[in-house]
Amino acid sequence: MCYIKDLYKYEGEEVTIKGWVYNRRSSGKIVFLLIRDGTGIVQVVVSQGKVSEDVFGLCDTIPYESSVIITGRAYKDERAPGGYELSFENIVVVSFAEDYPISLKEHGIEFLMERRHLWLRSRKPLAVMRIRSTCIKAICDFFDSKGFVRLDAPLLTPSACESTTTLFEVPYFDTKAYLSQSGQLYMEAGCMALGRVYCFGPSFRAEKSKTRRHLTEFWQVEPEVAYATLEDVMKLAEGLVEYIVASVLDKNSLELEILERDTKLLKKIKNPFGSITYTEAVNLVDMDWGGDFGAPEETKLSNMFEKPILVTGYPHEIKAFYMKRNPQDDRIALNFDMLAPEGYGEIIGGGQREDDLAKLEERIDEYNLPRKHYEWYLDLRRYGTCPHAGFGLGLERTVAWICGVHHVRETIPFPRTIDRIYP
RNA sequence: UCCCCGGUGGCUCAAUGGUAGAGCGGGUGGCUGUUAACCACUAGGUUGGGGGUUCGAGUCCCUCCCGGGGAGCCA
Repeated sequence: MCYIKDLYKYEGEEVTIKGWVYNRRSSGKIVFLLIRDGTGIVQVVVSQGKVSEDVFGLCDTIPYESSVIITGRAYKDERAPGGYELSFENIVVVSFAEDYPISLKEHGIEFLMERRHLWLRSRKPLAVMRIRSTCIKAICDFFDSKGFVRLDAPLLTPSACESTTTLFEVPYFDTKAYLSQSGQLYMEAGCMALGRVYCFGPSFRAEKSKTRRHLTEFWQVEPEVAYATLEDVMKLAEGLVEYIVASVLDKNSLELEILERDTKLLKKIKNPFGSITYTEAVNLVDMDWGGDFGAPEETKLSNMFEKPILVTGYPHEIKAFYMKRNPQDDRIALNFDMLAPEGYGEIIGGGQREDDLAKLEERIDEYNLPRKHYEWYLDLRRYGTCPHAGFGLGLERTVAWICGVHHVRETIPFPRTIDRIYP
């Protein structure tokens, strides 16, 4: 048993691969079987005369995606896609597939999404999923190397973290619970216990968004650091993104090639990224001070820079209640967003948290939030409060940018959107 | 929720208001090195549902359903 990605180690030897029929071509007395096994695709050459008529006929007609165990001799050949191929010795058909609906030709997105469970087997989704996996590992390695403790937040929560209108409600015995839209408040508790913590998992938002940047279930990583300022976590965010991109460039060159990603642009992603204030950004895109950037403005901003750009100091009205305000200018928050280049837009949002009990109580009232649900959170200001800051990075948006795919739905195995919860 | 676009064989798409077609996929046959192989033949359709205009509707009108793109909101 050998994986296709390791074939080069077995040149001249007889090997057995277990996989599926990806494609097949024949030309009279020779059949080419393309077999995939999850690690790669290899071409198997079956010559008439070397095998029985029955076996030759079987190879010539076996349906796509049938599961097969093939034995053959590995050798190098310039003509083979991938550089190595197998000269056929034996085949065991584990299962004959029915007519496979997904061809190598074009399909519409609806057709593919309806068959996401099968579409995952295709070249492009495979490449994206491998890169997603690399990103996840890079994120964990990065925080681990910095001495962070992974402290996962609950997914069932008693109340809103941010706005109450975007929560999925679920029955919880005799009461109601909500699916978490962010682990941040819990990370604030965590950093007061462990100093530097992060959580990594799914978040849920019942936003009725229909855009290429939105999913109702998405993954985010949320670090939170005690005694950190806005500047500290901005540096942390830059380091994280630089590390993720470098990891993908290092481990996934083949996948980036399959995706036809221009790696020259990714190779430029080095610290420092650079930052501008909200006010400067507003002037750059020619809009009025006070509002949040719409998608067109965000895309415009994101296209102005080769590297991700950090935008700081938004008006506090358009940010969450827990954001600390700038002591020099009460109108603006001590926050930042990181916008990815090439039009991909916001991948990170974060900032310094309000650490003063009285001010936080005031904000909770201002935002009309139910005080009793936040008593535990206010405790963090009663018992040893200190400056602290953190951020959240959206995994799917980051993967979409790195892969150069247009829509975030292609960067998660089974996307959940406003009008799709199947398969 | 709002705006725009679309729904035709299994798939991707054609078709001035006038005989519903092509490529791919399926089937059959051919071809000893194919690269989304190619060539020939062949099967396959209540044009999303309902209503209307018309001698005649895939095409025009109304309505509903479904999908796509975008907005708002956000990671």
